[in-house]
Amino acid sequence: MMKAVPKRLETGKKRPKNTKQKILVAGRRIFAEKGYSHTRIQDLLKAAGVSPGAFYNYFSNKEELFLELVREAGEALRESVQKIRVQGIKVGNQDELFLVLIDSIRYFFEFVDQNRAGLLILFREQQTSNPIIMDTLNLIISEIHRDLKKDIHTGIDMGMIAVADPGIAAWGVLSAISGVTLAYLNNPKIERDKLIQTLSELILLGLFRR
Amino acid sequence: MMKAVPKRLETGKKRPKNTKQKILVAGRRIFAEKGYSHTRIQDLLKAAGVSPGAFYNYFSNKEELFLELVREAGEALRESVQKIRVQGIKVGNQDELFLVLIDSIRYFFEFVDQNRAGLLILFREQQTSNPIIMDTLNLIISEIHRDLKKDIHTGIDMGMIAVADPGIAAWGVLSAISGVTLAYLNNPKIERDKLIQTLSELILLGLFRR
Amino acid sequence: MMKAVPKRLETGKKRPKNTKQKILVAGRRIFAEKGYSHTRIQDLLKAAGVSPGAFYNYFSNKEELFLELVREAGEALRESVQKIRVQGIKVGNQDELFLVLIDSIRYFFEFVDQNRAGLLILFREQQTSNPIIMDTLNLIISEIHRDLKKDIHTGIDMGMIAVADPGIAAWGVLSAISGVTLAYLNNPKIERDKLIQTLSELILLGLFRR
Amino acid sequence: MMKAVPKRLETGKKRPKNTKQKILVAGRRIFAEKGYSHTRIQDLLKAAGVSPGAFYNYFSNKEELFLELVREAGEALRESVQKIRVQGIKVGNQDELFLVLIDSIRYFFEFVDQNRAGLLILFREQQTSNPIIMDTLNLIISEIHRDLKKDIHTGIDMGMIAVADPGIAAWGVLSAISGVTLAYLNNPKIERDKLIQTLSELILLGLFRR
DNA sequence: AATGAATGAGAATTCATTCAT
DNA sequence: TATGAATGAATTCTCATTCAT
Repeated sequence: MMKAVPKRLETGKKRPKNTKQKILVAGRRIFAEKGYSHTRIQDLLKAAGVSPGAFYNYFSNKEELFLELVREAGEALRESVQKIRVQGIKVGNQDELFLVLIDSIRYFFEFVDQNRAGLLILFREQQTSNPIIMDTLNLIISEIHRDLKKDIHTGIDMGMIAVADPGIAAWGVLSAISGVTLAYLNNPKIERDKLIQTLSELILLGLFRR
Repeated sequence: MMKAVPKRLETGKKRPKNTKQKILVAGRRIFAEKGYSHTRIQDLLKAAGVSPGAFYNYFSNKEELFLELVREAGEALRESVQKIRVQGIKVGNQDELFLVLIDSIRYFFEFVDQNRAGLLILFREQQTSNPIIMDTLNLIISEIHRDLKKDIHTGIDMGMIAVADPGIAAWGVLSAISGVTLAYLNNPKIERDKLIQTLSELILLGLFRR
Repeated sequence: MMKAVPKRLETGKKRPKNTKQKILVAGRRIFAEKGYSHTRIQDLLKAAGVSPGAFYNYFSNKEELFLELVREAGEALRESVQKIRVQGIKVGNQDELFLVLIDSIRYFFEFVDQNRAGLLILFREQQTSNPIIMDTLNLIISEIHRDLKKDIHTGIDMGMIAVADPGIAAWGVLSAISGVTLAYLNNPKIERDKLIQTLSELILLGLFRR
Repeated sequence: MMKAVPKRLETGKKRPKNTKQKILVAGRRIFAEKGYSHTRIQDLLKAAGVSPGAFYNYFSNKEELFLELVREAGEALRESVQKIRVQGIKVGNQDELFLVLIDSIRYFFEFVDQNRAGLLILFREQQTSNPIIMDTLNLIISEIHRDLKKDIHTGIDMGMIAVADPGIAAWGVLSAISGVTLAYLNNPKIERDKLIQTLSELILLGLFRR
């Protein structure tokens, strides 16, 4: 049975370039909007203006594209977090640490603004059922968690920080940051400066007034 | 003359249970395990020992069952949080508040242990794309958020709490709690007492040692 | 994303029974006509008057249906060949053997007439590239070949048969029979009695006149 | 003054070979390995080191390439068979015919060894559903069959051969030869001399010892 | 003539939902 | 009410073929 000759209804249309880029750009946007499992390949193709065949030239399936975006976003996130740590590590007392944390969070939210789609992809899929995606996400998150836990340990050794369990505290801090970030991403009207101030105080001082 | 042996020897066997209950019980478990979109109705029906036809006597579709479970879990969560608030509202100074908070969180984690499946359903779908589910979840979360925000305001008025933005602080606290809860649900080896202690300190005192 | 409610354009249509039988019957016919790889599931569905879902209730894919038909046809073939052997084994001299062979071949072609579709399925796929199908077919063929080789050995021991290599001779005889059978299946005008006579003579006496 | 070094140092390198030849060579190999429908043009092009565009300069589609290879193989086969006939036709008695047949079959299997790929292409597709391919194959086979039938008639007229139906006998002989050839192609360990001896005896003398 | 990215019809399979019994 | 076989729209992915360069 011969395959029918593809009909080229829109002959003359320009052959587009940078197909892979187009797919990645569209993927970031659509996955951020709809999440992994609600995104149909067709949606991606339409958004990227690309044919199924072209898509499968670059990615062997939806998961592969998604993982590429997850890794990319995860790497960016971790890099951004690393830069913050590098600054944080040098301080000598609580007052300085406070100022540095505020600066770091400010810096972080600049990054958030630059990477809305990527971060939404990361945050949306925290509870997906696809084990490969889960593994990739867990790797990213657990690296960040490990770093933060180490920092908390350092803070304890330096006499600046006191917590019952640094691992749990690290989860709490990370969750607070990511939760607030998600709220911010979903509601861009939130005032950034207040957010930064509040988050820093919350993390370092808690709710209590002294 | 012997009395006839009663025919229904299997009387002890569980009666044909309420079909709807069977569906709800199975639904809680399976949705918590796999999430909404990875749960196939067939699996659920198999787990419930119920036929498709019977299912559609009680729920007009998959979404409806899910929403019922979400609402149920959300209500339970909110109730549980309410009870904590009722206790918290009475305290007069920070020391008492601290003790009450520890108690409340302990209480909350008892609830968590009793409602693993329901809470996993809530947490898993935080970023689903189904608008109805999203709305339902958002309603639940935003009510809890609103309550917490109000409490923070009260704390501020009483001179016990100081934060730049109560709304953002409420998000931070909620996120920290739900993030740590999720970590706890996914890793039951986490020591509950340390978790409660750490979380309370983090929320009220932050990371800084005084 | 909810699945759309299937539209039942032909409501009122009778719900058909014996779906598996219908699929098997249609499969035999279509596979015999078109061969495995040119048969599209859709063709099968249409021929069987069955929906995709119903098909996948009984077979997990096209290959599974095909293998069931292959095994069925192979078993029937081998049984038929076995019956012929049982008769052939008892004869004491060449004249008797000749008569028995004619009888057996006659019997075989009655079987052929009863199992046209099944045999076409077997013969068509002798060179497929699907390894599972290949294995199944090879098993069937090699069992028949082994039996025939054994019979030739017996004939040699009894002093009735003389060949340089029983294995190769068995291939030659089998190929002659199956080739002529295929020609017969594709061209039912061939006169059966002449066919039986010619084939028997060819196998036992060769072309030479004595 | 030095003579300028000629620029094309790589002249020894094989010249940009005739693209069509490359395609034909690769096609023979790949089609023989995988059969028509399991051969993807891409694989073939890769094997040939040729681009899709170049391919379609020489063949208007996959089928056309295949048919060219089928015809080529068919022609070679028929030629080879013709040569055998030319020799066979001259003999005067059965003993001579026997020797000539052995020689011819030996010659044929030398041809088989030289044309494995082509013959596999022919034999693999004996039952394809593509009507054009079928027609081409049938034409080749039926010409050979016709020739053989004619020869059998001649043998009958000369009093050397006796069969009930020359057409059927020709099918039987052809099938035996092609079946054994296929077995030989798929299992090169088969001893050629025994094969030739066995096949010749089978065809001329049948299984019976005299 | 050659290149190779792009095209898109087509094929297999899934699963929420229906409905005759 | 319950059953479960049947339905069919929807989805992913393939690969022969095209065409701008």
